[in-house]
Amino acid sequence: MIEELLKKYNMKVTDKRVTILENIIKLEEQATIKNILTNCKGMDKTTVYRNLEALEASGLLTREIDGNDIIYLVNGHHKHHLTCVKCHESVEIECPFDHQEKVNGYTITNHYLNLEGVCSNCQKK
Amino acid sequence: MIEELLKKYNMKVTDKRVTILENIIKLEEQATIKNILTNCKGMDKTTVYRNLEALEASGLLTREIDGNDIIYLVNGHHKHHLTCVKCHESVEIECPFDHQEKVNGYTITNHYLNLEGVCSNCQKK
DNA sequence: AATCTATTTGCAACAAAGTTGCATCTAGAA
DNA sequence: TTCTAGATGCAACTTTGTTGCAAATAGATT
Repeated sequence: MIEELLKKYNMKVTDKRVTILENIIKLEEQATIKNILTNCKGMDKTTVYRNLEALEASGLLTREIDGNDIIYLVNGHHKHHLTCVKCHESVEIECPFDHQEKVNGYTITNHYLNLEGVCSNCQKK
Repeated sequence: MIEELLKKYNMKVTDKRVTILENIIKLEEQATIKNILTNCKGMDKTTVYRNLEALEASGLLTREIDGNDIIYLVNGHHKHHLTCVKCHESVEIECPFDHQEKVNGYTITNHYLNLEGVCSNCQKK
């Protein structure tokens, strides 16, 4: 539930914030700024921008390049892909990381990982 | 050499293109659009934008989110960073992967990995 | 090396994206 | 219920990115 999620990240629960998150979740992998703004009709764009920034700073949201766009994802809802550089066939891979980890004094909140390679079919050719 | 690189990706060799790539290489991990534009003084921004797009489409350049910014990299020339989601301070981390690895039948040729977290300073606040 | 043509470039005008300051409002603590 | 740090809207603004078009040029062709 979104209210729980906000509390977990020490964010005040406001109507706008809930709406923004609902839309990001609804949009799934299409949560570009443009789409988020369109879906948050009646809300000032300043509010949207400031909340996306705050939610990202809190660690609740993450930002990722997906093809041509930047998309927002609820933390952890991303996937890892392994893509063939020749035929562009892509498979999802398991996450090899433990989120509780500490590195260089940083408490890890998120990570981006994508692999590229040559798939077995293309190796035969 | 940059001329070779352009030819390898079937791109015409022009002064502007060479300058843009020189700057991206020089800027290393700071090749944001802003920095690229600043370093390509005297060149029209339209030219820069159009070339970045063309070079990315050709596969010569890749785009990656690094902390707060989007950076351009010559294909494969990336490093791994751990960035604070609050203050955006960034440190380089060691590569945890073995390039010779095989995953799901793919021979791995390249990978993108960046971590996010909260740095020790921001944890205190 | 002169010619040709698809591509590239600069310019100017424009449109979209994102920011700032400030007054008002409100979630959640006291 | 009151109080206050943080959230919101608004308007004006800056920055970032796009488009159409004329001029220039890389590199292929003869």
